[in-house]
Amino acid sequence: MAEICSLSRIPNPESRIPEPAVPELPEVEAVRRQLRRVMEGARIQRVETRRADLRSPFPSDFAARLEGQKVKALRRRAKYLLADLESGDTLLMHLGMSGSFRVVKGRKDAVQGGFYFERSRLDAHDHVLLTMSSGATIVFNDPRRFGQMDIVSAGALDSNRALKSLGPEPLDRGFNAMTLARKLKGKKTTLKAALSDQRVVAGLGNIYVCEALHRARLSPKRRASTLTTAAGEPRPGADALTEAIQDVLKDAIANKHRYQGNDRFRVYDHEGHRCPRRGCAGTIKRIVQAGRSTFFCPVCQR
DNA sequence: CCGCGGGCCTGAGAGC
DNA sequence: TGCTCTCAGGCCCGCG
Repeated sequence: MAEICSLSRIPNPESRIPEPAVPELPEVEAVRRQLRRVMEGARIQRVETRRADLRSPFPSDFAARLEGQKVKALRRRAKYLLADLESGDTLLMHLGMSGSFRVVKGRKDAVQGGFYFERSRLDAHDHVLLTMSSGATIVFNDPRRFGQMDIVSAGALDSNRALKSLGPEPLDRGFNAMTLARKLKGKKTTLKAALSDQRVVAGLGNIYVCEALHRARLSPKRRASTLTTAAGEPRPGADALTEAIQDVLKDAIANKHRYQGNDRFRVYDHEGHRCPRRGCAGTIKRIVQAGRSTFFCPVCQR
């Protein structure tokens, strides 16, 4: 029957492996790499929204502007996926907290010559269906509905509310200690809050902020501006943080295809565990900053 | 302009 | 077993 493969969930044959955490940059990038195979170069044949909104309402002409369009490229910016269409429009997608895609390969209908799709396999949280010219249907599922889908007109990408204030892409060439230092300059908040701010660095969330700070041996409670001079030049620690951010993200992307179990993170959700740093005898502590959990080692993170 | 806190949302897990 | 409660965090908005 119809074949299903999940694009953001790690294959889960035993159905007791914990769900992967909230999608941040590496997870979104992994989704992009899978999804581009079915989207790039293909035409969107039919669009169905099964409710009127996710976090915000779908545009009233959502289906009309997508149907018949060929997808030129599927890009990522921060935690957003951007499907560039031939019309010049861009389909903007965000996974929110619980969003995921899966691809259901349609079965050839011998009688009518088209493809059919088994609707019995849909569940209550399958909100958007994109049937491609190949016959594959891309299903967007999002129980919490913190996700987003929108269409941005040609030329309006730079001025789009969601995109315009995003900070630098940490994995872009050109992202370095100077870039980071300039963004942290004068910030009175903590490093945790600053790195969680998409205007400072794009794509980090609660998990990878904790991981990067641990790797850089920097305390999440430290004032962000202490990594820069008054002029915005990097100070000691800025280099380590830059490298830690990039390493944490690259490692996560590289390991996405593999089952990682509970060792995926070194400090996130590891309260009470021994600090994984060699030679450190500390214990991972959990505190709350800006209403969110922070996990860190008070001994080696300063 | 900046930073903080509250709100949205549902499923998982704890506790009774 | 089943109910109720709390927690999780993406982004946004309003307040001071």
